[in-house]
Amino acid sequence: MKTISCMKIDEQLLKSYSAEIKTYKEKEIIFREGDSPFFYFQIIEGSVKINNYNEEGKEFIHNILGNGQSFGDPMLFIDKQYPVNAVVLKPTTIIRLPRKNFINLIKENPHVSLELNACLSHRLYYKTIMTQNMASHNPIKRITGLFDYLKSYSDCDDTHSFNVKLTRQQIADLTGLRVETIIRTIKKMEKDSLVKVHERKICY
DNA sequence: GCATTAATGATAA
DNA sequence: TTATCATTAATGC
Repeated sequence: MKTISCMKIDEQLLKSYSAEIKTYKEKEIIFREGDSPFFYFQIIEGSVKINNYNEEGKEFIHNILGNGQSFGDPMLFIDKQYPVNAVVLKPTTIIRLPRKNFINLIKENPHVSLELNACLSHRLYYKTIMTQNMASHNPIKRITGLFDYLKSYSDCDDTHSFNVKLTRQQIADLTGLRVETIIRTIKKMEKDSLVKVHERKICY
């Protein structure tokens, strides 16, 4: 089933509400845990990860966003600080819109509001499925759960045609597993033809 | 060369 | 069975 999926907000429309373009270098932090949310962010080109660290200092990645995707938007509707960080993974261009302008844009453009609802619902839906998979102690379930989730963002439905553009370390940080476990489990999955691997690139 | 990523083995929990 | 630690190979700048 193809949904309306996460349509980005039109750049010209954002600009007409005085959005600004910002560029970030690799490893720059867009916002930190505890910051107050002042902007709607949308990626024009690049890649951003949403993460935090547990008591032992181990990283957990909540999500990795790519071109056209927004992030941090749920915080704009409620009076809370960010519970996570947003870190740039590679040189990235972002368009950002101040909170008040964003609220006005939503109010004055109902179709955008609807699309945003669809987008947030989509993410919530897959988050739920992810949580279920994460509760499993079976690493294959965790990994396939993650891949299904990532695949839902892309527009391809065919098996083994979705290229997972993540390092094994990133997969580990997204699933809460160790990188060695990812490597060994991916090999197992390749044997069971759950994934295909060409030159270390994983296709699901 | 150096840094990052991937792979593998041994051992502990 | 997975986590942890050590080591080595492969890759990219």
